[in-house]
Amino acid sequence: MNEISSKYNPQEVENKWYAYWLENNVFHSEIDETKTPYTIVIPPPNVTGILHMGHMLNNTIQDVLARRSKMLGFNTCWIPGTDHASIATEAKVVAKLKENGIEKQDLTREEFLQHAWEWKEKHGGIILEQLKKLGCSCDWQRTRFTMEEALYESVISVFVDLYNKGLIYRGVRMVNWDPKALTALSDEEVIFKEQKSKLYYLKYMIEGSQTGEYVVVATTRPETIMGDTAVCVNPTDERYNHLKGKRLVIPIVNRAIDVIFDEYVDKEFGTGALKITPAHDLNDYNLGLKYGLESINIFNDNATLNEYGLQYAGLDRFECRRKIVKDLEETGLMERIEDYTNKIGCSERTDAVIEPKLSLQWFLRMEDLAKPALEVVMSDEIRFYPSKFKNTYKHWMENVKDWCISRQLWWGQRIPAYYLPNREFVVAKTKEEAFEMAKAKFPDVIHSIEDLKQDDDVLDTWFSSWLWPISVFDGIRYPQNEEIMYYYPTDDLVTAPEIIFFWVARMIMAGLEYRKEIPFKNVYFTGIVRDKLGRKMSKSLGNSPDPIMLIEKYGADGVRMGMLMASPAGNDLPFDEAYCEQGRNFANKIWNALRLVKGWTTDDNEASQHQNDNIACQWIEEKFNNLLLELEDAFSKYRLSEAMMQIYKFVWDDFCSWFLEAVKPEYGKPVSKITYLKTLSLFEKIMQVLHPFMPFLTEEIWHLLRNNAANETIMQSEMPKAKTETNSQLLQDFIQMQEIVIAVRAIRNEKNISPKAALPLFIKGDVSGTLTNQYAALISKFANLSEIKPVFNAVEGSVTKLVGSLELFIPLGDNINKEDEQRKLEEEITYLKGFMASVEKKLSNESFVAKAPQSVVEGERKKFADAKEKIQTLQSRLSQLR
RNA sequence: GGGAGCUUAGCUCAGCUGGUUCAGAGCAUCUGCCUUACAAGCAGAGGGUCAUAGGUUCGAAUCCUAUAGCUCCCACCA
Repeated sequence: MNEISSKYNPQEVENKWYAYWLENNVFHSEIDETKTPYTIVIPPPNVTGILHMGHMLNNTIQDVLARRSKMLGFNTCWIPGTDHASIATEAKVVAKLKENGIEKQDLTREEFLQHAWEWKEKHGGIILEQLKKLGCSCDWQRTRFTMEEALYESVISVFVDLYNKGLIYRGVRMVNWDPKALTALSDEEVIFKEQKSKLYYLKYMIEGSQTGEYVVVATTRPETIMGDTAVCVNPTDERYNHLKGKRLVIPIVNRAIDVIFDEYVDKEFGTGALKITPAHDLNDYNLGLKYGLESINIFNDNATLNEYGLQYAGLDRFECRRKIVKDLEETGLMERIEDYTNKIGCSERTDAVIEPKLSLQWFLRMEDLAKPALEVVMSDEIRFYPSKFKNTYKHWMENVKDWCISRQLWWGQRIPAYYLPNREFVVAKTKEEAFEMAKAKFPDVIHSIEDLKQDDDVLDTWFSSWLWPISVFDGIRYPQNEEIMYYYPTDDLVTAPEIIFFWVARMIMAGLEYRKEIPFKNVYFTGIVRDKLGRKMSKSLGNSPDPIMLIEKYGADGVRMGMLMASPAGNDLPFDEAYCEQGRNFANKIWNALRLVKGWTTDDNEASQHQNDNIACQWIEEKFNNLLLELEDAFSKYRLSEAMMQIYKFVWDDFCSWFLEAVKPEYGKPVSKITYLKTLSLFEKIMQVLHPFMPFLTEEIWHLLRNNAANETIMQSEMPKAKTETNSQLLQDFIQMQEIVIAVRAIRNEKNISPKAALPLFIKGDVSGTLTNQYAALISKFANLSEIKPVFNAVEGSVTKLVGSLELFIPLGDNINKEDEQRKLEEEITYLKGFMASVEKKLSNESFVAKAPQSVVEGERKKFADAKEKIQTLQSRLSQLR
């Protein structure tokens, strides 16, 4: 006993048990037809990423679900892995090369990819090691990576298939161009940020006007005037009637353009005249299409101006803006400048301001894929927790747009389209296949395989992630393989609401398209981890604590508990280290309960159990059974924090404060064997229900309770099951006992009586349930009483308290302040009279009595009678005092 | 601009089909305790017009309507 420290030390325990679990391969799952599978696929973090608080929350939840399901007898398989994250990773590699004086454009694709793989080998998978620190029970033998061969091939074969089905097409579209990463982005990767900018009012001279007439056009982007091909006004705008048939001259550029008339223009905004730059604005592009306007692209890919930029060619777009504004002012062509706040699209990955750009990209037609995917969610075949996200999902799915799946990057799955010298192309899984196809199609054009040139672009990362639940089991390449047949569909998906469209929706589409089956049954949306000020935790704000430091400080169990404590599904988690501290304290509390129990000695000769112990054991078993029922309920609704809190309260209050205190032997005395064994068995069961939340501590205690005799890990033990019948009388009686104890303790506190001084207690009233010997003994023990006796009359010179209909007396003789006692009684009587009056009012209301259910009316009558009785008791007490 | 959601104790949140789970929990606070498992602790206590205003009902934190404030998602307003 002495060798157990009074403080729980997580560090050594955690390392020891994680190593033990790995050695014994307890996280690994294999097909077992006698068991039901329970499958989770991890949302694959970026391969070069490091753990942040969001991961901590997300993976704690998955681990709780995984560990619990295993203990419930399922064949649990939690598949870990990482995502190649093409933009993010490529950006990092480019930056790294730059530091070493190497530019990406100086490298061949092969050379670059070699660097990228080196980077991946060096930094990849750090995050997986961090998950181990958190205690995650992933099946590490099954670790996958979205760029590994099998998954790469799966992606390519899906691309080819969708192309052949006519769902993938190539087209010129206005795309979101990231001029820093030099790639197109999907709409979802663009974040609109509010920005203070300026609205510039430029003068466009009317061509041929003798009087120097001009039209003022408002724009936020004066640097794009070189790309102007029209000015548009609303046809109903009378101010501009005179422009019909006229042409305008672009300032500085001195090129004449048409005036067009379209309802699209808002008369109220600016001057009601809009400059049209089809190559650099989506709306302008659409108007350009409508009116057959020319598109002049004035930017290079990196957003510097090209030869159309005239004297500004070569300048960056923002520098050009400054310069052009200055030039306009100097030439008097700037009418005025106003402050203006608007929203500007920025790249999620590089934060660069997005440039709308016309380009040739690959698209996936979404409409037909979206329909069935919407249905399975609306019909609850796939359930969302919380369900409010069904709305969000529905809205998006009904307005889904085609998905731009090409990215102008090298790190990723390269698009399997092969171009012929005649600008035609074929799509095939391999170059050899492509060659055969091309030869068949264009025998005259193609002679050698070298005549084919593969598309330079790679696929959007999400185009591989959307296959994740299938491809981790190789179900794309081998649709009938045993693994996919056994483990798919997966059970629970735990993810962030931010990627409901990026990922969740698309996985559902892919699942239905390629397995004709949903990819998962439940989706648990975690909240966003925020700091105390309510800001989202992010690297750029630097407001996120380092998770590994937290684990070192509070223990993985403490941090896990801290994360869960304040995060119901879908609610944001306002993180505070205090939660981790609470978690650590809880671990310590349990640790000390263990120290207590391990310190007990038993008397083997003593056959019988004390009355005290007997009742306490029965009671705690009832309470524990209640706990099991509550946990079942909470888990069925995915209310993990509620489940956690229920265990917390059970352990701290019921188990430690009442049960252990009830059976704790006097110092130096043994405990009866029966009680001892029951306590150990209960302790084990508590560790089992707690294990999914606090895996390390519970494993440690599980073994200490058994003196390390068992080889079995707690993770492979069977979760205790609830019985359905409960002994509610016992629970009620115990509560009354507790109330009496609390009342006596309160009196001690009020009167400043040391807990060491034993007191006599007299009880008036019906004590049949409570004052049988067993409860009397318990009350005496808890409240430190010298005697406990029922009486029929009030006891003079006592402090009194009402517990239900029982009246307690503790004689204190001279210690009593009569006035105090009187005042307290009077206050209580006043309160009760008020209460009685309100009940009476209700009862005298005829329609209440007539319309309310009988049981409610009865309840009110009982309240009335009880209050009346109490008042009588108190009043007689009061008159005695006087 | 469109949509969804939220507002209950100092903080974070429960409160399901309106009524004995109805005003709750944890943390924080206050008071007293170094009581032989635990001061990372023990015992006790205080604290809320359930955002506001109407309505429905015998009865509203709960249902309806409006108002205010907050949050998130979607959308191309120069």
